[in-house]
Amino acid sequence: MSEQSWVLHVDLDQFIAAVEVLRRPELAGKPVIVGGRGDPTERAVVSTASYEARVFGARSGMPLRIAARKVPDAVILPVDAPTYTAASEEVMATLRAQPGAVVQVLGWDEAFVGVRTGDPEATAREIQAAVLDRTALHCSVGIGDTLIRAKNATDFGKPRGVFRLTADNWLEVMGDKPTAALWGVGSKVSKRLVGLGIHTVDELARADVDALAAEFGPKMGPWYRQLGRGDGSSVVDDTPWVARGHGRETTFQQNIVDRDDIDVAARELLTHVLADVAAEGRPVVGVGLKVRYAPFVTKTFVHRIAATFDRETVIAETMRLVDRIEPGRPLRLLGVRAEMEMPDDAREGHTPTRGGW
DNA sequence: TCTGGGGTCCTAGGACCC
DNA sequence: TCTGGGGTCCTAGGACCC
Repeated sequence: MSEQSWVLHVDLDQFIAAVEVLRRPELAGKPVIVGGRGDPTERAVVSTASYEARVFGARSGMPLRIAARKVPDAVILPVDAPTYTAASEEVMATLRAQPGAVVQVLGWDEAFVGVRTGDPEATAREIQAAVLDRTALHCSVGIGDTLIRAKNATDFGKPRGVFRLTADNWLEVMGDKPTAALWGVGSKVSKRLVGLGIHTVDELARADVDALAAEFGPKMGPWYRQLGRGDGSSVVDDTPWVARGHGRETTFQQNIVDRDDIDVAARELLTHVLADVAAEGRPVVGVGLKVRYAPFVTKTFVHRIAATFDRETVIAETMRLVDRIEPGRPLRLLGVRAEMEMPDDAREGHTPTRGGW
């Protein structure tokens, strides 16, 4: 077999639950749900449910309260981000140690790995073995000739497997799936596609690009058709990620109304945001505020400011946005955000795919 | 059932300038 | 008096991902 470039998408199996089981082996084989502060009476959602918990219908993103009701004898644990970050770094270091591998991290539990090989399945198995050996965690690997195909391939490999998707078998495997199976097509867009008579990946791949552009705009319209075809970049980019900004938000366990309570919450969130921003060493060029009025109405305010390192300026500009919150209207959520100046050489463009990479 | 918290990017519309 | 066309910047809102 001749060597060629391949994209591998490495995705840890039930990552958060698996990490929890590693430090508490007695949980192995039990239905484990990780979410919020581990208290199912609180407003929180499920971060990860173990396969044993998924049998009962628990899913990530589901309200913790509902998941707890569905899963008898569930072990419910609080989210412990530092532990998952440490485990993730072990995994990513393992990937980077593979000969010739270019690694693009997508999140705690997944990454693209670019390799040149004549046998991508063998490389995938080597990666799985290396990750298991070093971290005791299992992963699935999607193989593709583009980023999109590799990413979609992983679903067919789970758990602990390997699956290859290329231009040759893309439509055969994906063609009959609903468009929401695609990475970057969610429930809203898939419904709008149905409005255009497009239900499946195959129909999207053959759709009229002008009709898509008219519905979704000049970038997103053509982009969705490209997704339907699985086409696109095959370049794995290991340029370090540069955050555009940092934010903190909190959902109150009980809605708040009092202006003093709002001020206190905003300033508390700001201290964390300012700490994150200070660690970056870049000036703040914008501030933002997000509020959710009860029951579930979200508003955002943003404001560009002249580049500054001054904490008091950022606080004052943010508090000006707080003044725009409607007095007397119960607040369910408050969030604060700071945008930073971007270096000229920051990674940009990628693809219109949303979400941190 | 009732919806967290961290992000990114696109689109539309208004303001403003020439 | 009623009015163009192009460009840029800013803000709000929406959608999606992990």
